[in-house]
Amino acid sequence: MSKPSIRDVAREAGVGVGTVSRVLNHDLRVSEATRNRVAEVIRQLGYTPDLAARALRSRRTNTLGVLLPLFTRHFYVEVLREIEEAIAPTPYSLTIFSLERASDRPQRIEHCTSHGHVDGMLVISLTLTDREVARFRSADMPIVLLDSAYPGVSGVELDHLNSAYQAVAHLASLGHKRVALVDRPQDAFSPDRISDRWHGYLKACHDYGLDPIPEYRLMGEYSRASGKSSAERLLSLPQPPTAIFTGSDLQALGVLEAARERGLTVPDDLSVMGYHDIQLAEYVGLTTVRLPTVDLGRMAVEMLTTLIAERGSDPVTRRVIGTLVTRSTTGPPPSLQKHASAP
Amino acid sequence: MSKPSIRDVAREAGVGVGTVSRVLNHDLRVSEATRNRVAEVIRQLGYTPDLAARALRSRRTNTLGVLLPLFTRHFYVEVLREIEEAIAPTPYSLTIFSLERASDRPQRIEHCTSHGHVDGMLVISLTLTDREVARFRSADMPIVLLDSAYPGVSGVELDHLNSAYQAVAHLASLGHKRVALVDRPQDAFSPDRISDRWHGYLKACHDYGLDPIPEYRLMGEYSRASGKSSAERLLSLPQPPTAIFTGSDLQALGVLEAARERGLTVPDDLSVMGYHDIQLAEYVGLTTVRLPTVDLGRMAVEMLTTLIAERGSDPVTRRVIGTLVTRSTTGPPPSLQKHASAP
DNA sequence: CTGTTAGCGCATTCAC
DNA sequence: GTGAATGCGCTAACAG
Repeated sequence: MSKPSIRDVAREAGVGVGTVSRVLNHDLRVSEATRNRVAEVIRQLGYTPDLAARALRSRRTNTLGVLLPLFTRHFYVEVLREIEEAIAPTPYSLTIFSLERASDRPQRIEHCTSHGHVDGMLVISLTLTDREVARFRSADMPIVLLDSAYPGVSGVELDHLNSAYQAVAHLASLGHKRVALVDRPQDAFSPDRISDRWHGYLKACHDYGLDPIPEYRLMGEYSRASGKSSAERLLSLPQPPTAIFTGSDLQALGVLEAARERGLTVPDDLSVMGYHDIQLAEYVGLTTVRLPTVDLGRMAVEMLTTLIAERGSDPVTRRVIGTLVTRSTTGPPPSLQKHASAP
Repeated sequence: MSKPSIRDVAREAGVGVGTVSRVLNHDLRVSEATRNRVAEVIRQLGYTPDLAARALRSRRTNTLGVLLPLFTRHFYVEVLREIEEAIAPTPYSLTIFSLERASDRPQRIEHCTSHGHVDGMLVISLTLTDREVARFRSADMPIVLLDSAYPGVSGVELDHLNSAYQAVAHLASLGHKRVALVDRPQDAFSPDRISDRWHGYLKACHDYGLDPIPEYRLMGEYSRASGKSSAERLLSLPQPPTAIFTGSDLQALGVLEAARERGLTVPDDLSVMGYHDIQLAEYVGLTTVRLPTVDLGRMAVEMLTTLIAERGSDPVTRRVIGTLVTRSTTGPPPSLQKHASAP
């Protein structure tokens, strides 16, 4: 026999389909007796409501989407994990839309906004265009931004400026005067992170009286290899930096590698700081800035579910900031170490 | 105005809904002229087909599911990444069902097999019960197993026995006689991985003439902390092992930590091997067994999509094996090093 | 080639 | 409290 429908259940239980539907949806206006009878038949037949039909009728899929660039990046995976965890206790499922190539971004957006897929979308680290926001709006799909912002749209922002500021401030307070910044170039997905970190760097330089030397600012992708080659360039400078702050832990690992190969001791000869605090960072003992993925995930899911429940509600914006995690790759610059070791 | 339906498009274009549907589904039996006209109207109205309605009618959701235990584990995340990559070029979306607690396993299985969710399911590292397989069957949902097996069900198996064998064989050929095995205890999700590795260990011991000493077999969860404490126990033995092979890279990292704290040099005083080859392993220079997540993901997605396309097709089972990745944490045991260094 | 029609399985009126 | 009827938006079968 084929998959039983609500009608089969109704017939078998000697009731109308409406009643079965009410039992299914925990409608209280059903007598105890019939409720039990129906439930029993449901169990016996192994009946499961057809989600597609239900979605068509009720206009809700009980699925949340998450749209993210580059599934490949560590940080996104960790955010994803938090989201999954936050969703677990809810009745929602999670559907993933990954944007690997910038070229198919329009199609993917179109696709994921098609009605009947998800009830709402978590958008991670994507700077949305007006057109895209309009698209979500016309699809009547609530969205919550993670690590980005758009006027009038709910989201959890990451304060990259002040997070980066903390990093540079930490290095400056240790006594460093020559601090380099290695980040990635802007890409189509999220152009403003980079400039935020840059401004945080500048602000800290200003506050602590450091000279932001142009040669100390390098760009490369978020990878160990790229971090390594950037570090090699920096360390070959006539006046090499005494500390290197990178926009990602991965790059910082590359910097550590370069230092090791040059026979430099970290942090005595060179201080190194990463960004994100991916799991690797702890293992390596990397001083870094921890981005609160847990808060990001939890808050965003909560915001999205209430947004779905209360359609009209006003957009809310929350803001979270990274925290300094001091481990063993930062210390005072060589010039100050004699003083430091004399109590 | 509300979201346009296929009827609006039909009216606007002066055709019947059937024609619009044909254009949408790339049915060739439509004249060039009408096709263009309809396409134009679709564009103008910003029409998007309602996926829920389509799913209800066509009985296909164009979504694949992946069911996995413990999203938290590195290895699963990496497999997930490969799956996402393999799915990207297909018209399928990906929905994730994570099984964090064994207790809600029945509900989750019931939930994810409800019709209208996904067209098929990738089941990772779960040893399914008869009941569960029956459930998938009665839901008429094709499944492909990754890293597990069930008679008559398609899947990509991981040959843990021979993978572990390679690890121990590697250590034995280096000259080690005292090789310990640290794995995790069996859990409800996938009881047989552990015994497979154990048998691979035993087989290698037998082939290479090692004594499988009971004290050399320890269990703990897949974490650095657990690996560390296991190593401490082993190294405190009157006759400590000269090599430790762990069932996960994470545990191996813990072993390295323990060794470091004891002032042991790796690999001179102690050889360490991991399992899985997660990204961390490469960074640390850990010798390990690489499990082919790429193949696992690609094969499984391919198998599932063909299974969906050709319903009746016979179950296929493929088998992949780990490969030895020799890095810098393994070497000859202390007793042989004098000979080794003399050419 | 194209228009019309009949449900897919369910939630939701509206009567009773 | 409960049953019967209506249609969500779409595809597929049929008629032209």
